[in-house]
Amino acid sequence: MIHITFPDGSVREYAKGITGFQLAESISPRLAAEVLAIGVNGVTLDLSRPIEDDATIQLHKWDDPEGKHAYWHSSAHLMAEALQELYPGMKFGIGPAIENGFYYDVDPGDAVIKESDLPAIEAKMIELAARKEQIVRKEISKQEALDFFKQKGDEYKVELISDLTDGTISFYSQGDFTDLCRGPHLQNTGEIKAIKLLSVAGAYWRGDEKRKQLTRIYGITFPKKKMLDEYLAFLEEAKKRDHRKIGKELELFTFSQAVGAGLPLWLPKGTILRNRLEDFLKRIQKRFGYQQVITPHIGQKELWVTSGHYAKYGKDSFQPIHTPQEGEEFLLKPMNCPHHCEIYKAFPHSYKDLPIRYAEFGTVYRYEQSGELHGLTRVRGFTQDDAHIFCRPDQLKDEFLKVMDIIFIIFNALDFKNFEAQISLRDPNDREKYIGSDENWEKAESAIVEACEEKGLKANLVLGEAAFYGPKLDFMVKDAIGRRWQLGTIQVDYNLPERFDLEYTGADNQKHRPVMIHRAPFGSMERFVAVLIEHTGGKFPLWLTPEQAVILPISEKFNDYAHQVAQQLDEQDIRVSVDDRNEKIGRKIRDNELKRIPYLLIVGEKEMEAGVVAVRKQGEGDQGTKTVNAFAVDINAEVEKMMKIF
RNA sequence: GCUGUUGUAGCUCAGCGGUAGAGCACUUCCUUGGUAAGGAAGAGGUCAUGGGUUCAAGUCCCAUCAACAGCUCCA
Repeated sequence: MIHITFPDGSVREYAKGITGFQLAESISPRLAAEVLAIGVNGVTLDLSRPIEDDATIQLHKWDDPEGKHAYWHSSAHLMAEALQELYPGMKFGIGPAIENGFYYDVDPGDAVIKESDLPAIEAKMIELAARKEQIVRKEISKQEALDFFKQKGDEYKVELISDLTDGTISFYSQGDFTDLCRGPHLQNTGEIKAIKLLSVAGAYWRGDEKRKQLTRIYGITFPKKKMLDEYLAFLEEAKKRDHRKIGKELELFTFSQAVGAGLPLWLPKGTILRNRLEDFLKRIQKRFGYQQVITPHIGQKELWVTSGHYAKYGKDSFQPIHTPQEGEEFLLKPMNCPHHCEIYKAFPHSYKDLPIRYAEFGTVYRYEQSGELHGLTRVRGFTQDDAHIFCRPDQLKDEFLKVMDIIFIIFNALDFKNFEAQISLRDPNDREKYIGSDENWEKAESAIVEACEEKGLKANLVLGEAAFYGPKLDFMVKDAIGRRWQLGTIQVDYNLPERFDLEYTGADNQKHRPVMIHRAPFGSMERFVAVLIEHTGGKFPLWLTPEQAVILPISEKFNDYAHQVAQQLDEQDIRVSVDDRNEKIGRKIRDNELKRIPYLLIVGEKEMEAGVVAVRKQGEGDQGTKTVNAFAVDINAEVEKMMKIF
């Protein structure tokens, strides 16, 4: 007999070799019907795996990530089985479960899989699932595994197996399909009920640009048709919050083919929004001891040769600008750091002057490859809310913590609760990619790790994601459909101060090297506004929104009064306009609600006589009347309340 | 840059070999209406660009540009 401990702490005795499924059955048939995988001592396994020793277990259903994972992983195998039948000789790469669904990377040889082929693959999957095939696990030696896939002619699997250690290899089979796989899987493909293949795309084998591009098919499945319908409806809803759509609807920004791809044009309303954000950050930065500076959009090529950026990115950047005078070369600035370093160098500095914090909303230009452009989130010309902090080594951690505070203030103010923090370090296996000494890198990396610990910030450590001159702490926020975008970033840099020969005079009257922090709490104005749009669905907070109120006269007779009210509000810094179109009030309300204007002020005969406005709050309906002055005071108080949170 | 998809009126889209369409927006007129779409008339398009096939090309083919979903990249 063995002892099984359940999540509630209770312990039961079972026969040695009992399976997860039998365990579930022993509790209730309903549980057995719903359970998808089992966690045994923290390792997720198939329900059909026998348990031989005492263990702590957890039964995973659909609502657990482990349950979904097994379900979607088996769905990937089901899709592969369908593909094998439809495209004989197809070779398979990898086919994992992902956050929402699964994919499989396949090499269809000379055949081409197009989006229009997906329904046929779906139909085949449904046909196969109806056969309710058992999914069988088999542990296998490395040699047997190699022989199987060599014989099948699947070089991708052969390559994968070659990298595995003997004794840890398992196959999963259902019907005529066998795959190299660690599992865990469902017991039976019949559990897969609702299937939707979503898209087809190219994906490089093992993520390597130099290797063959396979065909990646994305799909998602659910135990119930209704759940699939709900998911597809969710995707439709998310599309409505797409910043590119809302940006157009609310007249925030646009692009022009004539101007060029990836070069956003900010419209008047978008400019108000952006200026409000800039003012907000400037106000915070002032409190934190930053000084605003302004630098030109170009600089001599030498500047980036010194920084190391030219060697690293020169070939893939906008190429140098040549002047009529031969031999002069300028670059559009792809970052602001060299300019700020030159500002630092304009004066000698004492240790007493540090830290020095130069901030600039600096517009930079980077040649992103065409396929990488994406709305406002990935563009070729953008404005960083940049700053460079020059400090003494002993000030580094404190300065780093203060920057984190600024980022938290901003995320708080805009209600970005679900951000993720990522510490990006060097790739220890590829030191060639980076400049600077090991000693400096180690100091910089540990400064970031320590700062996060001090703040109690849980951050993912990712190797190989550092900038070439230093490690960084990035803050990622998801868009409407769950794509992660890097917003705030803080980078520690010992290298540029050396390359630019930056100095300060210490208390010992000797020259010392300052440390530099690069930081951008928004990341860029473009990307930040994009993510903000998707988070708010275009319903911006009152202090930010381009139009705070609109006045709606009941009929043209009250247009004069409406404009009078508008002027009065304008004098009190309310951003207001008048909808004096020849339309009925119902129409004006509808149109302005759709423009997500927070307050609609309706004025007719009653209001004009009493010198008031009828206030209607967006989404909440009629709020009764107020005097014009009272309305202005209330709005400004609401805005001020927000601005005081820091 | 790579794979797949898509470019028709300001916007959303229909038309898929035979003289360019709808709804919304826009203009003018009627209406002056009290909390989410009042009515009528009108104007607006080298069908992304450049080639080709055809008696005839938004419609078929090729190239280029741009956008979309991924991949790769992201100082």
